[in-house]
Amino acid sequence: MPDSALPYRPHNHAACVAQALSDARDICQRHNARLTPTRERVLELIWQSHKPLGAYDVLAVLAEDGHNAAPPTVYRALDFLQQHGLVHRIASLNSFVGCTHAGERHNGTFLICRSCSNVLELAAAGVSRAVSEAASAEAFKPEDVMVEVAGLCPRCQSEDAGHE
Amino acid sequence: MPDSALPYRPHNHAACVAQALSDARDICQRHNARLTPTRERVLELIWQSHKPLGAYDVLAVLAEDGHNAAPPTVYRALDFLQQHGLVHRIASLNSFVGCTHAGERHNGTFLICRSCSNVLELAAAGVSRAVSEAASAEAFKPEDVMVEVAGLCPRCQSEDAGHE
DNA sequence: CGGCAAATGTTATAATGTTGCAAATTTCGC
DNA sequence: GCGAAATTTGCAACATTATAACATTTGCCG
Repeated sequence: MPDSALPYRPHNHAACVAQALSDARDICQRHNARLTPTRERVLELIWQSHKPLGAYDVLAVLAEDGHNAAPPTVYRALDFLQQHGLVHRIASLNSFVGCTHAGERHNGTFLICRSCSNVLELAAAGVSRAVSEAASAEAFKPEDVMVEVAGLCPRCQSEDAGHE
Repeated sequence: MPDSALPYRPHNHAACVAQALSDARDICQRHNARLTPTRERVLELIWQSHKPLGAYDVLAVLAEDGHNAAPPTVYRALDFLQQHGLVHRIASLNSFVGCTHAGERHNGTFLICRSCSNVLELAAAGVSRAVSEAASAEAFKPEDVMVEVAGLCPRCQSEDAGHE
């Protein structure tokens, strides 16, 4: 995989995927949830890309695997993975990314590069706090917070500048 | 329209729609943009509901009007209205709401009630600031910020409590 | 009024997501 | 182990959301 596909901070991607899968197995065990082969395979596919993957992209790879899957298979696996905080859905892209803060259910803040499509998930406590404050000022009880920021990642900003 | 369909702060809804349309006409004039009958009608429909309306909901009403419209008609009108900051798309619902801070292009924070579906748009400067800070900490250049908070509005919280 | 650009109409199709039910698999009490 | 219950998967059909491509009309401006 070319450098340009890596997220902002370079790393050994194969190891990072393996770690994610291992963490996922632990988490599912603690939740008494079954990380079945299909679910694990879907998680792996999602993790192999730092770019969001659509459900039908996953489906296509499963088909290459020889797995004769239909859309519900993928959507069910994704639902499961989301429920256990292993992947996030990016609403603005109708697609999914691996959760880099796996464990309990939580909401992240996502920085989505419109040029290279890489997505970085942040913990962003300041954002959560600001959203909570804004909501409580309206007596609104937040349950699920989605923060998706589209823009340019550092690498693509430099490339853009080079083109001008 | 029953009270339960109103947003958090009660108001004269017909007047509020009329005001929105009047503002829209002004804004389009300033932008040298044409608020054609179809566009204006779509804006009116979106505004008549504080609940997000899907493109196909709009289409259905246009059909009742006797307007024999196809999906592209509605999507084009919605694109136009979004471009001029007159409506917002709620990505998590694939639907649209009237912008309550019309004028220049901007991003709002949306409080979306999962029970009654009403949506409240906030200016939420604190949220914008926190997002900008989080992004610049990663040297990310934000261009479009989406903040959608699903949860329970004040009214539906009380109703929920009543049911327990 | 003629020509250009913007807007709309029309048909078809793509992309995304869901329902419902049957079959298989796993779990668990016994 | 063994059978009933629950979970998971397979599968077919369908529903919803969105876009592509191209023809036609409308409004604008000289």
